Amino acid sequence: MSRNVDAQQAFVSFLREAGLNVTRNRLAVLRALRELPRHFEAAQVWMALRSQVSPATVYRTLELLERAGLVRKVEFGEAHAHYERTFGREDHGHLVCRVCGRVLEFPGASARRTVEEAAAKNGFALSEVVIQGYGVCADCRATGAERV
Amino acid sequence: MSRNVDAQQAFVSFLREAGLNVTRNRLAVLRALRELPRHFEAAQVWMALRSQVSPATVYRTLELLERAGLVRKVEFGEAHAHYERTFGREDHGHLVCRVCGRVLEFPGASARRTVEEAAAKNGFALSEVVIQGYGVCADCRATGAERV
DNA sequence: CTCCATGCAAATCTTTTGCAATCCT
DNA sequence: AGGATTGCAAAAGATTTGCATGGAG
Repeated sequence: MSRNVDAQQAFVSFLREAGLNVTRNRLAVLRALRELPRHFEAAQVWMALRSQVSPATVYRTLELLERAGLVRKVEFGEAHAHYERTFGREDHGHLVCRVCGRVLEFPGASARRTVEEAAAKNGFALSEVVIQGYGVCADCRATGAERV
Repeated sequence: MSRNVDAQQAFVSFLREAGLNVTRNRLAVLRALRELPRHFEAAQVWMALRSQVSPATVYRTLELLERAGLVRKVEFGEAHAHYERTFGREDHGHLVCRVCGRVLEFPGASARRTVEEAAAKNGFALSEVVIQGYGVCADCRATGAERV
């Protein structure tokens, strides 16, 4: 709860410093994230806010949240993008099941360190790390489901 | 060179075992990959094969090559997908510059190990690992270029 | 000869954009 | 007031698909 308040404050600060307006719609998008799963798609946001906020605004706001460092876009090998909020979350990687699409998370601290070292060695200013594994989850293996 | 022969043999075996035809076009796509950069987009393939192979066939063949384990689709944060060949390549991660789009590679063995351990712990059958860092490369920092 | 593969063009689907109306500050 | 924001509908792109024709085994 307090984490959400912090997130809102962070967003407001970001907007003010960028000379942008703090609007009802923008805050509504941020608030909607509380009721969505950890990983969500843009469509889920405007379905949750149906008739309050248009799709265009959802996309525009998600981009702002990304720039504010509160949300990050992640690819799960599907045609459309997924997002996850970054506030109140530990550093982690994803295991994406190719059968059911489920996404498991695992602590990402040590893998992240490898990427950081590589970045340092190359003079690369690192701002985001993506660690992802694709395969078949335990449930799907048990069920014997195949492919995707 | 011998690596490319191996790749072709592997592709032929894959096609035969799947009951698919070994066609001129399919082999042409695989051969074209030799002359493309390590990371390429679908459009580069059919530009290289312009008037020999249609875009639709390029996409269909890239998917086969993916299933054959010879090519892998990678996301660099752009609207369209990128691909890289996996044969004759060491395990590696990517550092993607958000300014110029350049992609640096770094050895990925140890980061991969972390993902493998997480997968083992979860009974997850891992088939592919993606390790990616986003930020600004040394050149772009020196030039002082900003954003993207 | 029987499927499989291919090209072409149309269809899909997600995301972006132009523009006029409306909202912040 | 004056720039920023929004919705709507259209545009833009990348990728996929239906279908009739040509190719592989």
